[in-house]
Amino acid sequence: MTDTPRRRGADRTKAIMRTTLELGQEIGYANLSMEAVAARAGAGKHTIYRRWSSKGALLLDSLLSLNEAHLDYPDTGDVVADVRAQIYAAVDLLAGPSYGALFRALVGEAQHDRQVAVALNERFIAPQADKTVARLKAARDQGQLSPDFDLDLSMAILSGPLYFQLLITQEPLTHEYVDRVLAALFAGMGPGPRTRASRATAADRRAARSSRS
Amino acid sequence: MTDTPRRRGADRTKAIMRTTLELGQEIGYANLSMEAVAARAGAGKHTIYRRWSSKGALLLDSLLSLNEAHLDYPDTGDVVADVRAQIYAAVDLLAGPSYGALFRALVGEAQHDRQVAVALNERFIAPQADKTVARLKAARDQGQLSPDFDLDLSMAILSGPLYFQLLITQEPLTHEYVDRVLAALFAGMGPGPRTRASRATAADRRAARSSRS
DNA sequence: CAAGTACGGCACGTGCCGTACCGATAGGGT
DNA sequence: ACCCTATCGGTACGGCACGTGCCGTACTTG
Repeated sequence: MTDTPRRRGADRTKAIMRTTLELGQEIGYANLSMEAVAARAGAGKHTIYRRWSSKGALLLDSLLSLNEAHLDYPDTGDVVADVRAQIYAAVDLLAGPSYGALFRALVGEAQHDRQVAVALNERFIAPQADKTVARLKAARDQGQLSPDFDLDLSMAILSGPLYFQLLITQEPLTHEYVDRVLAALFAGMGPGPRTRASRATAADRRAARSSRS
Repeated sequence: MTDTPRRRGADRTKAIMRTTLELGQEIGYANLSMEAVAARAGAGKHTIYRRWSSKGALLLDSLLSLNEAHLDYPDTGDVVADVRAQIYAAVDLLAGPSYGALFRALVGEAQHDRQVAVALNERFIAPQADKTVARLKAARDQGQLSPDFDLDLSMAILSGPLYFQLLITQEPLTHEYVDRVLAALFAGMGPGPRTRASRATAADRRAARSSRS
């Protein structure tokens, strides 16, 4: 049967992905070679190429294997708190000191390799976007969000500034930065006056700014 | 004199950069080799390496040589119109069909090569951010922007969603998409009611959505 | 005209790619 | 308990592009 068609295979798969993350952290993705992964993992190159068609595909699988928790949204009834909590978790996992550089390298690889780009979207970005839309839709129905807000843009607007910080300026992606972005987005750029809720949000932001200086 | 210290040199520099863009468009940056650029340009490899230390540095200079217009902001008095016009120009230049793929490759290279990342920020991102902050600051002083808006975040919040679309989902970056993002950002995510101006913005967005279906 | 220099072309050694072949071995089917 | 087959680690291979060094040439400068 095909129940356990390759018990050896599953072991080797995990070992190779683990080695990829280890070695990638040590020497960086740019210096990472398939031969080095094979040597460190005690595997033949053919064993790797049988599973992954490219270095990018290997990195994608290796990084997504960390995502077992699936970064789900909580639902405490407070949409701002829930969004913030989910983004904290995502930022800590993929922009933290351990895997941040490798995740950046993965996005970089997606600019050269269309297969990686498609797989990254289908297996990570799209599911995250779906969860974001679902949580925000519930909030909008409860009056916690502007009824005019375009939910289709929510992933781009919420995550875009964070990816900008991660990929372009490449400065640290702290919780404090996430807080400032969320405050600005919920308040909006347009001139006031806003409702009580948004003025409170702006006040929070000012407090956060003064506390960091 | 050093007026024209190396007329040969300047000619070769421009020819090599032009060849880089041409060949990069034809076969893609990933398949682009220094040897191919040298052969097409009729140059020796040494001539290229004397000017640029890596393929990424060569691409950076080649792409930024297109940016002679410097993508300055207009100032018509209407901040939304001015921001929109500037973003249109930037999107048309760097996310259009001719150079979009190469610009994506440049950002991808910045994930592997720290020198490219630093140079990209210093020579392109930071100047753009400065111009954005200056234009928005004037608008805020004129009451066209929320007095609480955090100007330091303006580049990330305005450009982040666009870079997300360009680098992550890799879907077309149309003017219509820019319009929707701007409308959402100026209106804000938080619950209403907003002032007359922001309600009009939201109405514009709804009209744009219905017209594209 | 002489000195200096950037140039194109070529060759070289290195590193990694992706494939092919090898003998060894572990599991499943009977 | 046995063989059979697929996968395994290891090694060798051709190919490609890298980055450097050298050579003879042509142009600029003074």
